[in-house]
Amino acid sequence: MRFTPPDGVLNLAQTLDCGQSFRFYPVTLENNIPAWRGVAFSRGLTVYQDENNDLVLDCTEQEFRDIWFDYFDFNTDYKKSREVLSALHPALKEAAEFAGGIRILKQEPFEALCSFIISQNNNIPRIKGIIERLCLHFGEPFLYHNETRYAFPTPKKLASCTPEDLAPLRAGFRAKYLIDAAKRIASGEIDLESVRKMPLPDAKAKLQTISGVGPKVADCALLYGLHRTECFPMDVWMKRAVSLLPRLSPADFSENAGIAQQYLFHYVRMHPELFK
DNA sequence: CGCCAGGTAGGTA
DNA sequence: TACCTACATGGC
Repeated sequence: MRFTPPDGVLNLAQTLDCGQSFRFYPVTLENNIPAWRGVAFSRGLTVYQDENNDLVLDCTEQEFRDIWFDYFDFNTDYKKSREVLSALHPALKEAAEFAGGIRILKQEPFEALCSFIISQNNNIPRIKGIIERLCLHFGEPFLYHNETRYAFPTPKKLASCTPEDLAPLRAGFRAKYLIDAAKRIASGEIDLESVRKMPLPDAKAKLQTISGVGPKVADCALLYGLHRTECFPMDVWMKRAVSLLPRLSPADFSENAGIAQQYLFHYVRMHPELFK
């Protein structure tokens, strides 16, 4: 089916390959059409944009309404956010013009938490590989276009694993962190939907009780998994990027902090030479 | 081959 | 509080 983004904002390459989600890969369809293919919410999806930038998806209207409309966050007006951010600072305006097609995906909370546990001291291609093997070995299989695909593992399934079980992932020291996160959630000690509703400091502190979850991973889990868009995950690259914004701090971005962060992250990542 | 990666835990001063 | 380092692995 086809869909026109109400706010006119969407660049699939920027959105699906900007370090927020890790399960989509570029593919080439018949007629040489470049597209993206991946898995979320236990469903496969292949998407591309036509000459009018409309979204073309291989799903029914029903499934689009149930899953993908919300996944791509089409209820939020990104044009408005981009305008607000652009007015704050010239450097932010430049980043927004460069990466203005980014939307913040509403991912599954447990998947986002695990993804960013895996991300620590790691690079994006290898993060994607580890997550792929995690799903292959421990995720529920399903059929997509007559091929077997794998959902992201449930907390219960991962909680029953030992670090030796996770050896095929080659996740290194992060394996024990994944198991701790899964156990704490499977046991009910941490309920991510409750965390979503907490005041930000409480939510962040709660997540940081998980071994392997520090301030950066907690912010990423909150932003990408629980859609707390006032979060601004701060890593080494972002610290450099923020130095471009004198007299402006992430707190000034308010509800648009996550979007600002994603603009800046993409801009910095694509211009490494400007940031030594 | 060496450097480094969307950091964090555990240790020390 | 403020640093210091080990950590597993492999992309480049």
